[in-house]
Amino acid sequence: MSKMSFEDHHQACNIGLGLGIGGGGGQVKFETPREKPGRQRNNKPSLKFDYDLFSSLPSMSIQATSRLEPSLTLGLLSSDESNYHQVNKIDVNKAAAAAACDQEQSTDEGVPQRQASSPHTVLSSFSNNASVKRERDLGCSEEMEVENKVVSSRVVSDEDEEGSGRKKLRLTKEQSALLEESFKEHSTLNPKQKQALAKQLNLRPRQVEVWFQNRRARTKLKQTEVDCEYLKKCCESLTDENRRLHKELQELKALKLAQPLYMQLPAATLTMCPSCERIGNGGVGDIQGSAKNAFGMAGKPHHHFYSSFTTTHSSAAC
DNA sequence: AATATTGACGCTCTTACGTCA
DNA sequence: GTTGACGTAAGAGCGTCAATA
Repeated sequence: MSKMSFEDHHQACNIGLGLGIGGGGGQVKFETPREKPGRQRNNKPSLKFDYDLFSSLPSMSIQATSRLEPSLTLGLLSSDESNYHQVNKIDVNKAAAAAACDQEQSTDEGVPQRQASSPHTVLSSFSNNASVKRERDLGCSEEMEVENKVVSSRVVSDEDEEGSGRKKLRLTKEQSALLEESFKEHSTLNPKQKQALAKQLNLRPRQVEVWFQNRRARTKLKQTEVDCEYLKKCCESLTDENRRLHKELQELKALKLAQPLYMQLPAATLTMCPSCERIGNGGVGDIQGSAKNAFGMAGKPHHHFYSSFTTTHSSAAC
Protein backbone atom coordinates (compact mmCIF):
# COMPACT_ATOMS: atom_id res chain seq x y z
CA MET A 1 0.00 0.00 0.00
CA SER A 2 1.40 3.27 -0.96
CA LYS A 3 1.44 5.48 1.99
CA MET A 4 -1.00 8.25 1.70
CA SER A 5 -1.80 10.54 4.47
CA PHE A 6 -5.24 10.43 5.85
CA GLU A 7 -5.84 13.98 4.93
CA ASP A 8 -4.51 13.41 1.46
CA HIS A 9 -6.96 10.71 0.93
CA HIS A 10 -9.64 12.76 2.44
CA GLN A 11 -8.97 15.51 0.01
CA ALA A 12 -8.50 13.24 -2.93
CA CYS A 13 -11.76 11.50 -2.38
CA ASN A 14 -13.42 14.61 -1.15
CA ILE A 15 -14.96 12.75 1.65
CA GLY A 16 -14.82 12.84 5.32
CA LEU A 17 -14.71 9.82 7.43
CA GLY A 18 -14.30 9.38 11.06
CA LEU A 19 -12.92 6.34 12.72
CA GLY A 20 -12.96 5.23 16.21
CA ILE A 21 -9.55 3.83 16.61
CA GLY A 22 -8.92 2.48 20.02
CA GLY A 23 -10.09 4.85 22.62
CA GLY A 24 -9.37 7.83 20.52
CA GLY A 25 -12.64 8.04 18.82
CA GLY A 26 -13.09 9.91 15.62
CA GLN A 27 -16.35 11.66 15.47
CA VAL A 28 -18.55 12.39 12.58
CA LYS A 29 -21.54 14.56 12.87
CA PHE A 30 -24.04 15.17 10.18
CA GLU A 31 -25.83 18.39 10.19
CA THR A 32 -28.73 18.61 7.89
CA PRO A 33 -30.26 22.01 7.92
CA ARG A 34 -33.97 21.92 7.58
CA GLU A 35 -36.20 24.47 6.15
CA LYS A 36 -39.59 25.60 6.96
CA PRO A 37 -42.37 23.89 5.15
CA GLY A 38 -42.88 25.58 1.88
CA ARG A 39 -39.56 27.29 2.11
CA GLN A 40 -36.55 26.66 -0.03
CA ARG A 41 -34.62 23.78 1.27
CA ASN A 42 -30.94 23.48 0.78
CA ASN A 43 -30.33 20.26 2.51
CA LYS A 44 -26.71 19.97 1.93
CA PRO A 45 -25.51 17.49 4.46
CA SER A 46 -22.62 19.14 6.10
CA LEU A 47 -20.02 17.18 7.87
CA LYS A 48 -18.10 18.01 10.93
CA PHE A 49 -15.05 15.93 10.84
CA ASP A 50 -12.49 15.50 13.49
CA TYR A 51 -10.30 12.62 14.20
CA ASP A 52 -7.73 11.58 16.63
CA LEU A 53 -6.53 8.79 14.52
CA PHE A 54 -3.40 7.80 16.25
CA SER A 55 -4.34 8.08 19.81
CA SER A 56 -4.06 4.37 20.17
CA LEU A 57 -2.62 2.23 17.49
CA PRO A 58 -3.01 -1.35 18.55
CA SER A 59 -6.75 -1.47 18.47
CA MET A 60 -9.01 -0.34 15.76
CA SER A 61 -12.73 -0.42 15.75
CA ILE A 62 -14.97 -0.07 12.80
CA GLN A 63 -18.59 0.50 13.47
CA ALA A 64 -21.14 -0.84 11.12
CA THR A 65 -24.07 1.38 10.57
CA SER A 66 -25.95 -0.40 7.91
CA ARG A 67 -27.37 -3.80 7.55
CA LEU A 68 -26.60 -4.04 3.91
CA GLU A 69 -23.03 -3.33 3.29
CA PRO A 70 -20.01 -3.32 5.51
CA SER A 71 -20.40 0.33 5.92
CA LEU A 72 -18.57 2.33 8.44
CA THR A 73 -19.30 5.18 10.65
CA LEU A 74 -18.32 7.75 8.23
CA GLY A 75 -19.71 10.73 6.57
CA LEU A 76 -19.62 11.57 2.97
CA LEU A 77 -19.36 14.90 1.40
CA SER A 78 -19.32 14.33 -2.25
CA SER A 79 -18.01 16.83 -4.66
CA ASP A 80 -21.45 16.96 -6.06
CA GLU A 81 -22.73 18.17 -2.81
CA SER A 82 -19.91 20.54 -2.34
CA ASN A 83 -21.07 22.71 -5.14
CA TYR A 84 -24.65 22.42 -4.21
CA HIS A 85 -25.16 26.08 -4.08
CA GLN A 86 -23.92 26.68 -7.53
CA VAL A 87 -26.30 28.03 -9.98
CA ASN A 88 -27.85 25.53 -12.24
CA LYS A 89 -26.21 25.28 -15.57
CA ILE A 90 -29.10 23.48 -16.99
CA ASP A 91 -32.25 25.35 -17.07
CA VAL A 92 -33.78 23.80 -14.05
CA ASN A 93 -33.69 27.05 -12.23
CA LYS A 94 -34.96 28.94 -15.16
CA ALA A 95 -37.60 26.40 -15.51
CA ALA A 96 -38.16 26.65 -11.83
CA ALA A 97 -38.88 30.27 -12.22
CA ALA A 98 -41.23 29.47 -15.01
CA ALA A 99 -42.76 26.79 -12.93
CA ALA A 100 -43.14 29.23 -10.13
CA CYS A 101 -45.15 31.37 -12.41
CA ASP A 102 -47.11 28.38 -13.46
CA GLN A 103 -47.66 27.52 -9.90
CA GLU A 104 -48.94 30.89 -9.07
CA GLN A 105 -51.48 30.45 -11.71
CA SER A 106 -52.24 27.02 -10.54
CA THR A 107 -51.28 25.85 -7.10
CA ASP A 108 -51.50 22.35 -8.37
CA GLU A 109 -48.04 20.91 -8.37
CA GLY A 110 -49.15 18.68 -11.15
CA VAL A 111 -47.22 18.56 -14.33
CA PRO A 112 -48.99 18.98 -17.58
CA GLN A 113 -46.92 16.18 -18.86
CA ARG A 114 -49.43 14.17 -20.71
CA GLN A 115 -49.64 16.22 -23.79
CA ALA A 116 -50.22 13.98 -26.71
CA SER A 117 -47.52 15.76 -28.60
CA SER A 118 -44.90 14.98 -26.06
CA PRO A 119 -41.95 13.10 -27.51
CA HIS A 120 -41.58 10.97 -24.46
CA THR A 121 -44.42 10.79 -22.17
CA VAL A 122 -44.11 8.39 -19.39
CA LEU A 123 -45.74 5.36 -18.00
CA SER A 124 -46.82 5.63 -14.48
CA SER A 125 -45.45 2.55 -12.91
CA PHE A 126 -48.23 2.33 -10.47
CA SER A 127 -51.00 3.89 -12.38
CA ASN A 128 -53.13 0.87 -11.81
CA ASN A 129 -52.34 0.41 -8.23
CA ALA A 130 -55.24 1.88 -6.38
CA SER A 131 -53.78 1.06 -3.05
CA VAL A 132 -50.73 3.14 -3.56
CA LYS A 133 -50.24 5.41 -0.68
CA ARG A 134 -48.71 8.63 -1.62
CA GLU A 135 -49.00 10.79 1.37
CA ARG A 136 -46.52 13.29 0.13
CA ASP A 137 -47.26 14.50 -3.30
CA LEU A 138 -50.72 13.21 -3.09
CA GLY A 139 -51.64 16.20 -1.08
CA CYS A 140 -51.09 18.28 -4.13
CA SER A 141 -53.36 16.02 -6.07
CA GLU A 142 -51.10 16.14 -9.02
CA GLU A 143 -50.14 12.57 -8.64
CA MET A 144 -53.62 11.34 -9.05
CA GLU A 145 -54.23 13.59 -11.94
CA VAL A 146 -51.32 12.38 -13.92
CA GLU A 147 -51.94 8.75 -13.44
CA ASN A 148 -54.16 8.72 -16.40
CA LYS A 149 -53.00 8.42 -19.91
CA VAL A 150 -49.36 7.68 -19.68
CA VAL A 151 -47.09 6.32 -22.29
CA SER A 152 -43.72 4.96 -21.49
CA SER A 153 -40.53 6.20 -22.90
CA ARG A 154 -40.47 2.76 -24.30
CA VAL A 155 -43.61 2.33 -26.22
CA VAL A 156 -46.26 0.84 -24.05
CA SER A 157 -49.34 -0.78 -25.33
CA ASP A 158 -52.77 -0.31 -23.93
CA GLU A 159 -52.76 -3.73 -22.44
CA ASP A 160 -49.73 -2.75 -20.44
CA GLU A 161 -51.72 -0.02 -18.91
CA GLU A 162 -54.56 -2.33 -18.23
CA GLY A 163 -52.43 -4.92 -16.59
CA SER A 164 -52.40 -5.37 -12.87
CA GLY A 165 -49.33 -4.76 -10.83
CA ARG A 166 -46.79 -2.10 -11.40
CA LYS A 167 -44.94 -1.78 -14.60
CA LYS A 168 -41.38 -0.75 -14.54
CA LEU A 169 -40.59 2.55 -16.00
CA ARG A 170 -37.36 2.94 -17.86
CA LEU A 171 -36.20 6.44 -18.32
CA THR A 172 -34.95 7.44 -21.70
CA LYS A 173 -31.33 8.30 -22.22
CA GLU A 174 -32.28 11.90 -22.56
CA GLN A 175 -34.18 11.87 -19.33
CA SER A 176 -31.40 10.11 -17.50
CA ALA A 177 -28.83 12.46 -18.90
CA LEU A 178 -30.72 15.50 -17.81
CA LEU A 179 -31.31 14.06 -14.38
CA GLU A 180 -27.64 13.24 -14.08
CA GLU A 181 -26.69 16.69 -15.14
CA SER A 182 -29.03 18.13 -12.62
CA PHE A 183 -27.73 15.83 -9.94
CA LYS A 184 -24.23 17.03 -10.59
CA GLU A 185 -25.37 20.50 -9.85
CA HIS A 186 -27.23 19.60 -6.71
CA SER A 187 -27.94 16.28 -5.17
CA THR A 188 -31.18 17.47 -3.69
CA LEU A 189 -33.93 19.48 -5.21
CA ASN A 190 -36.17 22.05 -3.75
CA PRO A 191 -39.82 21.79 -4.69
CA LYS A 192 -39.58 24.31 -7.47
CA GLN A 193 -36.60 22.64 -9.01
CA LYS A 194 -38.29 19.33 -8.72
CA GLN A 195 -41.34 20.71 -10.34
CA ALA A 196 -39.38 22.31 -13.13
CA LEU A 197 -37.34 19.25 -13.80
CA ALA A 198 -40.41 17.11 -13.85
CA LYS A 199 -42.00 19.41 -16.31
CA GLN A 200 -38.95 19.46 -18.45
CA LEU A 201 -38.70 15.69 -18.46
CA ASN A 202 -42.37 14.97 -18.69
CA LEU A 203 -42.22 13.08 -15.47
CA ARG A 204 -44.18 13.39 -12.32
CA PRO A 205 -42.44 15.30 -9.52
CA ARG A 206 -42.62 12.17 -7.47
CA GLN A 207 -40.63 10.33 -10.10
CA VAL A 208 -37.97 12.99 -10.09
CA GLU A 209 -37.90 12.85 -6.33
CA VAL A 210 -37.51 9.09 -6.33
CA TRP A 211 -34.82 9.24 -8.94
CA PHE A 212 -32.82 11.67 -6.86
CA GLN A 213 -33.36 9.57 -3.79
CA ASN A 214 -32.09 6.48 -5.50
CA ARG A 215 -29.26 8.37 -7.07
CA ARG A 216 -28.12 9.65 -3.73
CA ALA A 217 -28.28 6.16 -2.34
CA ARG A 218 -26.22 4.80 -5.18
CA THR A 219 -23.63 7.51 -4.79
CA LYS A 220 -23.39 6.86 -1.13
CA LEU A 221 -23.09 3.16 -1.61
CA LYS A 222 -20.32 3.56 -4.13
CA GLN A 223 -18.45 5.94 -1.93
CA THR A 224 -18.90 3.65 1.01
CA GLU A 225 -17.33 0.83 -0.93
CA VAL A 226 -14.38 3.00 -1.77
CA ASP A 227 -14.03 4.06 1.82
CA CYS A 228 -14.35 0.52 3.00
CA GLU A 229 -11.49 -0.54 0.78
CA TYR A 230 -9.38 2.28 2.01
CA LEU A 231 -10.11 1.48 5.61
CA LYS A 232 -9.32 -2.16 5.04
CA LYS A 233 -5.92 -1.14 3.82
CA CYS A 234 -5.50 1.18 6.74
CA CYS A 235 -6.41 -1.63 9.04
CA GLU A 236 -3.94 -3.98 7.43
CA SER A 237 -1.27 -1.37 7.65
CA LEU A 238 -1.98 -0.74 11.30
CA THR A 239 -2.01 -4.42 12.03
CA ASP A 240 1.36 -4.83 10.43
CA GLU A 241 2.68 -1.87 12.32
CA ASN A 242 1.26 -3.23 15.53
CA ARG A 243 2.80 -6.62 14.93
CA ARG A 244 6.11 -5.11 14.16
CA LEU A 245 6.07 -2.91 17.21
CA HIS A 246 5.14 -5.82 19.41
CA LYS A 247 8.05 -7.72 18.06
CA GLU A 248 10.31 -4.78 18.58
CA LEU A 249 9.06 -4.38 22.09
CA GLN A 250 9.77 -7.98 22.88
CA GLU A 251 13.27 -7.61 21.58
CA LEU A 252 13.81 -4.53 23.61
CA LYS A 253 12.47 -6.12 26.73
CA ALA A 254 14.81 -9.00 26.22
CA LEU A 255 17.71 -6.64 25.81
CA LYS A 256 16.71 -4.66 28.82
CA LEU A 257 16.62 -7.74 30.94
CA ALA A 258 20.09 -8.63 29.90
CA GLN A 259 21.79 -5.28 30.35
CA PRO A 260 21.22 -1.59 29.92
CA LEU A 261 21.22 -0.98 26.25
CA TYR A 262 24.03 1.49 26.02
CA MET A 263 26.31 -0.87 27.84
CA GLN A 264 25.74 -3.48 25.22
CA LEU A 265 26.42 -1.40 22.21
CA PRO A 266 29.73 -0.18 20.91
CA ALA A 267 30.01 3.50 21.43
CA ALA A 268 30.30 4.09 17.70
CA THR A 269 26.79 2.81 17.12
CA LEU A 270 25.18 5.16 19.60
CA THR A 271 23.76 8.39 18.35
CA MET A 272 22.16 11.27 20.09
CA CYS A 273 18.87 12.60 18.91
CA PRO A 274 19.44 16.30 18.35
CA SER A 275 16.01 17.38 19.41
CA CYS A 276 15.26 15.19 22.38
CA GLU A 277 18.84 14.47 23.29
CA ARG A 278 18.22 10.85 23.93
CA ILE A 279 20.46 8.04 23.03
CA GLY A 280 19.41 5.91 20.15
CA ASN A 281 21.08 3.60 17.71
CA GLY A 282 18.95 4.20 14.69
CA GLY A 283 17.34 0.82 14.48
CA VAL A 284 16.37 -0.96 17.59
CA GLY A 285 17.68 1.15 20.35
CA ASP A 286 15.47 3.99 21.37
CA ILE A 287 13.43 2.32 23.97
CA GLN A 288 12.00 5.36 25.63
CA GLY A 289 11.26 7.04 22.37
CA SER A 290 9.66 4.61 20.04
CA ALA A 291 8.03 2.03 22.17
CA LYS A 292 6.65 4.39 24.69
CA ASN A 293 5.18 6.71 22.16
CA ALA A 294 3.88 4.15 19.83
CA PHE A 295 2.02 2.23 22.48
CA GLY A 296 1.54 4.61 25.28
CA MET A 297 0.70 7.79 23.51
CA ALA A 298 0.11 9.24 26.88
CA GLY A 299 1.32 12.65 26.10
CA LYS A 300 1.73 14.74 23.07
CA PRO A 301 2.80 12.72 20.06
CA HIS A 302 6.52 12.62 19.97
CA HIS A 303 8.55 13.12 16.87
CA HIS A 304 9.80 9.58 17.24
CA PHE A 305 6.42 8.38 16.36
CA TYR A 306 5.63 8.22 12.73
CA SER A 307 2.22 7.27 11.65
CA SER A 308 1.84 4.42 9.31
CA PHE A 309 -0.40 6.68 7.34
CA THR A 310 2.21 9.24 6.69
CA THR A 311 5.47 7.45 6.54
CA THR A 312 6.78 4.06 5.91
CA HIS A 313 9.55 3.98 8.32
CA SER A 314 9.72 2.61 11.74
CA SER A 315 8.68 4.41 14.82
CA ALA A 316 12.09 3.57 16.11
CA ALA A 317 13.61 5.73 13.44
CA CYS A 318 14.54 9.00 14.93
C1' DA B 1 -41.18 29.16 28.12
C1' DA B 2 -41.87 24.34 27.72
C1' DT B 3 -44.31 20.64 25.50
C1' DA B 4 -47.02 18.04 22.10
C1' DT B 5 -48.53 17.77 17.47
C1' DT B 6 -48.11 18.01 12.65
C1' DG B 7 -46.31 18.25 8.07
C1' DA B 8 -42.44 18.03 4.99
C1' DC B 9 -38.51 15.81 3.73
C1' DG B 10 -34.57 12.57 3.37
C1' DC B 11 -32.75 8.05 4.27
C1' DT B 12 -32.78 3.11 4.40
C1' DC B 13 -34.60 -1.16 3.30
C1' DT B 14 -37.32 -3.77 0.38
C1' DT B 15 -39.96 -5.23 -3.64
C1' DA B 16 -40.86 -5.83 -8.35
C1' DC B 17 -39.75 -5.34 -12.98
C1' DG B 18 -36.62 -5.10 -17.17
C1' DT B 19 -32.41 -6.47 -19.29
C1' DC B 20 -28.77 -9.36 -20.42
C1' DA B 21 -25.62 -13.17 -20.49
C1' DG C 1 -37.23 -20.79 -23.88
C1' DT C 2 -35.47 -20.63 -19.14
C1' DT C 3 -32.81 -18.94 -15.45
C1' DG C 4 -30.12 -16.19 -12.44
C1' DA C 5 -27.65 -11.90 -11.68
C1' DC C 6 -27.90 -7.21 -11.84
C1' DG C 7 -29.70 -2.47 -12.23
C1' DT C 8 -33.20 0.49 -10.97
C1' DA C 9 -37.97 2.61 -10.22
C1' DA C 10 -40.91 2.79 -6.63
C1' DG C 11 -43.27 1.61 -1.91
C1' DA C 12 -43.04 1.67 3.02
C1' DG C 13 -41.40 2.93 7.38
C1' DC C 14 -38.77 5.70 10.21
C1' DG C 15 -36.19 9.75 12.02
C1' DT C 16 -35.43 14.64 12.05
C1' DC C 17 -36.61 19.33 11.96
C1' DA C 18 -39.32 23.48 12.11
C1' DA C 19 -43.71 25.58 12.61
C1' DT C 20 -47.69 25.83 15.26
C1' DA C 21 -51.10 25.11 18.89
